[in-house]
Amino acid sequence: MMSMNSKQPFSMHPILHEPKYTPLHSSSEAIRRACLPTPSLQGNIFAGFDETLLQRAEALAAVDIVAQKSHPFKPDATYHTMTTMTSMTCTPTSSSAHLHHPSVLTSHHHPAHHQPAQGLEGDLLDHLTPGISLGGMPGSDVCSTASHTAHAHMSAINHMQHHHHHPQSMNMHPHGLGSHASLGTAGADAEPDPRELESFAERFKQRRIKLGVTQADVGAALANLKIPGVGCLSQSTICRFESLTLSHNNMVALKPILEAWLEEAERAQREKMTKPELFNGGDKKRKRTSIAAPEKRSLEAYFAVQPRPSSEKIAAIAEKLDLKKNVVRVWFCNQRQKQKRMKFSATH
DNA sequence: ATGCATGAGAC
DNA sequence: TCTCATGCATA
Repeated sequence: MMSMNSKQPFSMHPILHEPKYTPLHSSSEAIRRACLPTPSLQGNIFAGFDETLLQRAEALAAVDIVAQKSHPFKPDATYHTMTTMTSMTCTPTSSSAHLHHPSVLTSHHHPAHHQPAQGLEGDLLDHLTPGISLGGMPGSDVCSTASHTAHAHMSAINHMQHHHHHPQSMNMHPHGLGSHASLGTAGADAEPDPRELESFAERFKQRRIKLGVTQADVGAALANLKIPGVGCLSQSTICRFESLTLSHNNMVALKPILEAWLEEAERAQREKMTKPELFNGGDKKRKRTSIAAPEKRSLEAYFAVQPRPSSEKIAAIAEKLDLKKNVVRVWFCNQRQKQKRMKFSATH
């Protein structure tokens, strides 16, 4: 059992909630896939296959480029520096610590706009929204990427049973982590109400700020809660939670945890908390690959035509764009995730 | 606040 | 190999 893998400061033991929502995934995936491949249509497109497709997409991308004014900046360097030496902290890499729970994906349908090349322009333009809003709030805290470096990622979130079904709904088993109320209405969590989540996220942020704590601090502090199966989370995740840019399942799973932290934090503050936390400087070096705008546009063009290219197509695309195949593959994965992301506001 | 990446688990 | 939850690095 406890091999020497787990060297976490916190005693987080493997979660108990074993994923067993099986049928869900399979069915949802099956459905999704079933809807996707329009044999006739795609077969047609891919008849000419890669070349036709790629050329088409590229051509569109090119047009797009012309139509677009250049960006003020955009360092396009595709560096890659992987230092696979994540030393201590919270056993990030490979370990029994991870427990992402599968969470049933809430496949909120997504017609998958796999249109033939005709509808491309529209889709493309649609995808072209840079939408970057940097405006940070100087002064307060906001994104302070300082402090803490110790993160253990794992999550074991207990899920909820949000049963808001869609045409192809799938549900999941609430089956919590051991000591968890089961059955339909758990008092603490499990609320299919998206509005509740929304308001909670908002209040959470407000109260967090009021406490003078950064998102990063919250993430790191979660480990102190010593909730079984719950370690720390990153600033990214906290941020995404607050901005509702996580999947519904993820939001629901995280809510009780963050709620617990919030109460604890406010309680601590009330009693004049004075616990100096120790942070250890960390040494990490992962470099992020940066895909240049032109390449990105091409990828978007390809994506519009086929969101799920085969390995071969990915390879072809990678070669044409002079990117590593894996980079392209991951890009598509992330694109799909984004497209699917649950923006409650959008649907509710 | 987000883009690209990793990894576990389902398929 | 894909999805999903997360994270690091960065704009």
